[in-house]
Amino acid sequence: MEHQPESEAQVRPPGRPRDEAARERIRDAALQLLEEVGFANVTCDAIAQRSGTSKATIYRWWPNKAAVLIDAFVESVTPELPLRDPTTLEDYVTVHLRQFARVVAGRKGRLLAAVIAAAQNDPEVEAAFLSHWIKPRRALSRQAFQKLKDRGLMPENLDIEQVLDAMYGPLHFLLMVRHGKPTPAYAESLAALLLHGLAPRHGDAAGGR
Amino acid sequence: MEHQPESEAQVRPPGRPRDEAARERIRDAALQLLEEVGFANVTCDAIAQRSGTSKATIYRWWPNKAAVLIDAFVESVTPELPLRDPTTLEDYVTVHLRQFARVVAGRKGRLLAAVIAAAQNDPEVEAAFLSHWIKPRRALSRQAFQKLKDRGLMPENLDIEQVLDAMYGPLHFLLMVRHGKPTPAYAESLAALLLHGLAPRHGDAAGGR
Amino acid sequence: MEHQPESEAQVRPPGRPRDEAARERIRDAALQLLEEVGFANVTCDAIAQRSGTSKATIYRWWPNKAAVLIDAFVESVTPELPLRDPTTLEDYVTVHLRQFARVVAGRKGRLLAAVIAAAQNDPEVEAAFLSHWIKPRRALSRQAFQKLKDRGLMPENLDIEQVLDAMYGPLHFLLMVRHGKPTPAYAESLAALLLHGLAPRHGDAAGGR
Amino acid sequence: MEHQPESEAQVRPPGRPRDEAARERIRDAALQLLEEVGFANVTCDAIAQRSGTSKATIYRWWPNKAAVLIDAFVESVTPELPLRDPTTLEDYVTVHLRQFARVVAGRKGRLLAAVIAAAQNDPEVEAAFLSHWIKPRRALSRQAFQKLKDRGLMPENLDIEQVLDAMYGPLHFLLMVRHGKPTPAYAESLAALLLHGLAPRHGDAAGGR
DNA sequence: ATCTAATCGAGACGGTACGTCGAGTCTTCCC
DNA sequence: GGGAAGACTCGACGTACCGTCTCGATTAGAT
Repeated sequence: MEHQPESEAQVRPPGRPRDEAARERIRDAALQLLEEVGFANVTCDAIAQRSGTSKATIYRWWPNKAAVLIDAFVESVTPELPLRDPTTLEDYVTVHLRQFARVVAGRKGRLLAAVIAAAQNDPEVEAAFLSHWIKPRRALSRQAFQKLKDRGLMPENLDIEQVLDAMYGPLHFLLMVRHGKPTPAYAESLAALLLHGLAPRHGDAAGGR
Repeated sequence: MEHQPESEAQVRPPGRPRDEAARERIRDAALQLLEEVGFANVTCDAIAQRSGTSKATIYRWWPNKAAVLIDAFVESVTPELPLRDPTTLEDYVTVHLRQFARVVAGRKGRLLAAVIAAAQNDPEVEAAFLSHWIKPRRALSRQAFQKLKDRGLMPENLDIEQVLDAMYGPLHFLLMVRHGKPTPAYAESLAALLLHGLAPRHGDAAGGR
Repeated sequence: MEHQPESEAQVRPPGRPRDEAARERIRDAALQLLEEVGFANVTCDAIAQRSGTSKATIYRWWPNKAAVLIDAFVESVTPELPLRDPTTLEDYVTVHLRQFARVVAGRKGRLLAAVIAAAQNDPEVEAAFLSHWIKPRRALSRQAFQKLKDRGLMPENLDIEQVLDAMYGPLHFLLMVRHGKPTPAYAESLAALLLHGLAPRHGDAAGGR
Repeated sequence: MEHQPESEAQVRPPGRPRDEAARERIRDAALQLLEEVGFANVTCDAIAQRSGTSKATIYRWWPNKAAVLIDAFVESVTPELPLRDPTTLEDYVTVHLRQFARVVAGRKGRLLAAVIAAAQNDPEVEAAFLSHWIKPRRALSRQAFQKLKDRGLMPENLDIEQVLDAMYGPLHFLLMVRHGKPTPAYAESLAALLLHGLAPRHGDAAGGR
């Protein structure tokens, strides 16, 4: 009897396999509609029609409308925010703030705002947004900061969660309230502010740093 | 026909005068329901029933459901955030962050989140929110920071607008995304973070400050 | 103070009154569609559209699709089957069989068949059909036969329920199975058969009566 | 190459042969489910699951859900209604009504009702039902009545077709409308009613026969 | 011993109707 | 004319079933 290579394994389950193309078309349609009519006005019927699928297929793979839109959003925004290995604290903070400011200023920023807004009115959106976007992104960022700590490039006593809030909070504020523009210059000077603090340094003159 | 004294400014229009008590009961009912069942599950029928009024009355005075809650917000949240004269930078930042964290954690925080969410889909809400809430509040805060600068208690080169974002952004982030709790301790340690910055101080050991 | 005529009474309840015209339009649309596409293919959306109303209104007044169609059917067929006061047994049986045969042969007969067919597949249809059509009709017919008994024009020992089955069963059989035509002649000779029975009469020759 | 005896009529086609056991299991499952949940609530998925087959197999051999149940009906109901040679008119009518009442009251009755219902919306079902069930059964019954006429045990002038309607119509009525129970007693008294007629006999008192 | 072809199980798919729910409007009577 | 009551239109929701399809696995006769 021959050797059965069970290594590569993952035997296909019986039955017709899931149509990945349809899955993709649904996400694309959701994303298009999200941009065109806004979160609240996207309907599942419209997604089904636009994607050439059916509501049944949508509801087979996503528990509700919100999940589809969040999924589409995550799939679309993730590649725009690559998480790189940190070299120094200054570099890491500056680069990521600049990156995120670019997203906030653009089309994807409006999507993010729409999703966060929708989360205020719908526990299902909130749950999906937290578990599919916020939590995984923060987990990765946390690891980066932990590496910096491990290398002695960042004070041990800082609460990383709070550092993340201090980094991303101001840009989310700008995103949702729109009282100013998230330019690259804004991102850079925000990074400087966070890195060095508000208070005058020891031995500094009041006006210098 | 008698002389109608038009001196008293606006002549009373004919017909039954508006029932101000009903208006108030509607606002109260909206706030109660918001706490009990959350924004999404507040229905206009429920507000009408709770307030002992009718949907017709609600829609006569507010254009839609969101407007009712926004109105309630504006009427109720303003007095909770007094702006005091600054003594030191540390004190000012710490006190106001604690104050705002308390609001974010409470009922009024949910209202604020709802208003910001509504602003994402409605330019009128956005404009009203900016002009009636954000701008006046920030103007007052700006004056306070300017006083600190004038007294040499704050570095001259800091952009006050950005300082305000750095202060209030993280708490708004927490308010909208709810990935953590805005406790008083959180507010205080956030204040410390902002005041002293992320980067290790000159001559500091990596782990200390 | 004037006399308040409380006699005519039935004070109108508060609120907007039910739109009887819409009710009627719904019934008409249901009836039209029933004829056009058959019981199973009538949809509530179609009824709503055809009648210029909405599904919500339909479901406010009828518990489900079947009830609408039964209601429409009853409203439409009842006037075609007037129940008259009996003069003699022979007359009553003959007249009503002729009358019902005419319905069975016509458009309304197809409706009746569709409703009975639908009742086989749906307990809700069955219940609605029994309570809105069969039971009231049989109650009225029963009264007529009871009058005949009271006047000595019909044997006391006959079970009226069974007499009704014997009268209306054969025509329903013809309606559903369509192995023959319910002509007036058929109705008359059926009446004779029922009145005089199959068995040869005492003293009759086998072939005569 | 060997000689293939084509005498045995149909040559076996290539490929896997039809699984007759599966066919039988599908029919059985359909009958079981019909009893358990009623016609409307039998789903093809349920039949497939219960029978350990798949929907594909069902739809390979039957055009739709109704056809499965009709098929099961034809296979299972025929042997339950033996047609015996008549001795007297009274005996023949009474025995066959009792026999048919038993069928109407039972599981096979529900099947018959379902088939008749399906025939209302499907000319093919109607044709199949008439040619495979109604016509052959009636032909046999007609012969029996003709024998009775030939022996002088039944009036010559009766229309045998109508006699069959009068016999089987009421029980079909009960079968489809279910406003009463087809008990043996019901069958017997129906036979008496048909044999002797409704009208009081010559010289009878009104209340007697 | 393969090769070919049809059947089988499983289950995903497009489609369509269901019955429900909320938003916002309209209609009536009462004050 | 304003207010309570409540019926109305509109349109989306999420569910269920139908009948079709696409897989891999199975089962034979044909080669």
